[in-house]
Amino acid sequence: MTTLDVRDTPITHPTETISEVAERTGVTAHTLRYYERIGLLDVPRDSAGRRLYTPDDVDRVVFITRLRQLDMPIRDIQRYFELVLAGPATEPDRLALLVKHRETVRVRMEALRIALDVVDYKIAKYGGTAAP
Amino acid sequence: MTTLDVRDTPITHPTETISEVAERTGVTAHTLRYYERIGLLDVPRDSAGRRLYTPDDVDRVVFITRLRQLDMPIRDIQRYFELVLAGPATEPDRLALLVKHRETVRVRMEALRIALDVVDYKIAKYGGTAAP
DNA sequence: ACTTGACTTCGAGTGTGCTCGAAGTCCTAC
DNA sequence: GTAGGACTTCGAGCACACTCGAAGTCAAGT
Repeated sequence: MTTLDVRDTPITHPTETISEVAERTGVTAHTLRYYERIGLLDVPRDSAGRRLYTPDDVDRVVFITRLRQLDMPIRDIQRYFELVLAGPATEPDRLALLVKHRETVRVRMEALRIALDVVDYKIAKYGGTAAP
Repeated sequence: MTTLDVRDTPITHPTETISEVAERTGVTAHTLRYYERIGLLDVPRDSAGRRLYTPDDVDRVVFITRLRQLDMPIRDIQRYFELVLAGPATEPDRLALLVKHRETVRVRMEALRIALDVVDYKIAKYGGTAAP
């Protein structure tokens, strides 16, 4: 890298501290460390041992939060990133994992819709005590 | 009640044992006892101390399962049946509780839909590792 | 009479996903 | 040089909703 290469000095800071990531993603610093502990992340450190999240790390955090919003079990998310670590050959497996969970979510949403209809009905004809 | 009142001898058995209720509702006997312990049910007993669920009790179990399917916290369900116990004057409160949770569920479903869209997108253009 | 099996109470244990606190380190500003 | 604050690791603790097991009771069938 020479001083002529402007990309060597990007305008935005290339990495973020744990508190910055916590703020931006809504995931607490405690939880970010927890995720790392259980193998969902592998964040590089500065010379003092502090975490410096790269954009990819942050992207991964965001992706994890999506999967958690979909109630994907931590175990499955671990499995997913084990596959990522194992290389591109595992892409079909990863895809299958996502597709399988998507189906789980679809089923779940349908169950919610049905139970919601029942409660809607209860609300509509309110006056009851326990009847469905 | 006289012997002339046919409703004194209904054709179907008027009550069910815990195992029958478990089978019919899909809630385990262990969980049914748990629900009773925490005040969601108050099931009468036979002379030997065994639970005999009335149709109303069974209806209530079914209603509880609906609320649980909607992820209503046990605490709120307890509150609901405390209100039932407190008499008809609490109906507006009960209704409010149900309506509030319905809104919670709606919000939840919307969040699911959004997160699902994100994962759908990820699935569609699969090849990624962590990007959202 | 005795076995069988479903029931009873009670307290303790489990799994999931965080959440927290203690004790220590390290840079920055004064 | 020292105070402040953000960071570090580690292990323990928590909330929730069950889930289970031990020890005992009871009624019906053979």
